[in-house]
Amino acid sequence: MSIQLRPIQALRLWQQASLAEVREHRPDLTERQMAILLTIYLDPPPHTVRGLADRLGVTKPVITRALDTMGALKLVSRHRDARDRRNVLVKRTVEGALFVERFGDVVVAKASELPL
Amino acid sequence: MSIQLRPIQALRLWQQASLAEVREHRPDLTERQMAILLTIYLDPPPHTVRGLADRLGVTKPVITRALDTMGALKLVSRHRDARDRRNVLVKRTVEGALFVERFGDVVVAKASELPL
DNA sequence: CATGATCGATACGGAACCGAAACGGTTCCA
DNA sequence: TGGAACCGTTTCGGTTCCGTATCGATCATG
Repeated sequence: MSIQLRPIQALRLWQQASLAEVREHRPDLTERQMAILLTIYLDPPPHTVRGLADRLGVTKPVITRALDTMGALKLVSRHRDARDRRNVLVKRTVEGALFVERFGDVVVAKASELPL
Repeated sequence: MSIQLRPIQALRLWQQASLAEVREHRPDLTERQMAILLTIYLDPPPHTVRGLADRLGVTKPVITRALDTMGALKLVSRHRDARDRRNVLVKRTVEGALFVERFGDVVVAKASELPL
């Protein structure tokens, strides 16, 4: 058994969750930024720029720029890898963890309100 | 009964669907743009700039700019209201309908793959 | 008809984004 | 030890985004 969702429910869920975020004036992240943020918080570390670029199928500058913006928002942080100083390790922050957790709760709440 | 989803599942679902979109090089819409697009396709018409601005809790220029971009992508279209020529009616397009339907299918597919 | 209200669009300066190419720093290895 | 390979960042010109304020067009009202 798995999560059963009809297309119209999936779209309604996405709309309601997105609307809630926009109406509460959360940072207007792009789909790419959201994919990066959730990957950092859901996939096991370590996370590097190259690794994230490969995971998303985009170029490295895309990741660098997204990390710039999300770093300014304190959603992620960057640290040089001491073992291989070419690498940058992307890490979670307290603010980022709170953001992600709260977002998950919003989606759950909107899912529970969906008409069958 | 309603759609039951745990926070970790909600986050995984959002990640997997977003990742799939990014990897297939779909337009990198912002959360605001996605909320506008889904509202146009899910909520009953008519849709005006003012109405969408109120629904999202943002200013009118935000809607105008989003419609500019999504119009260039052929996801929505604009038409003057013949009854009240101050209004602009935002309408669906074939391409937009296909985009939304396909996106719904992606979310459904990712939901069905979620671990319980 | 004139005036005020309402509509969506536009101007502004500033910020973030794009893809492609090049860059400096680090590590690997012949 | 000197390339070659790899890393993340920066640069470039160009586009889109922001919020605030204002615009011209249109409609409703007196």
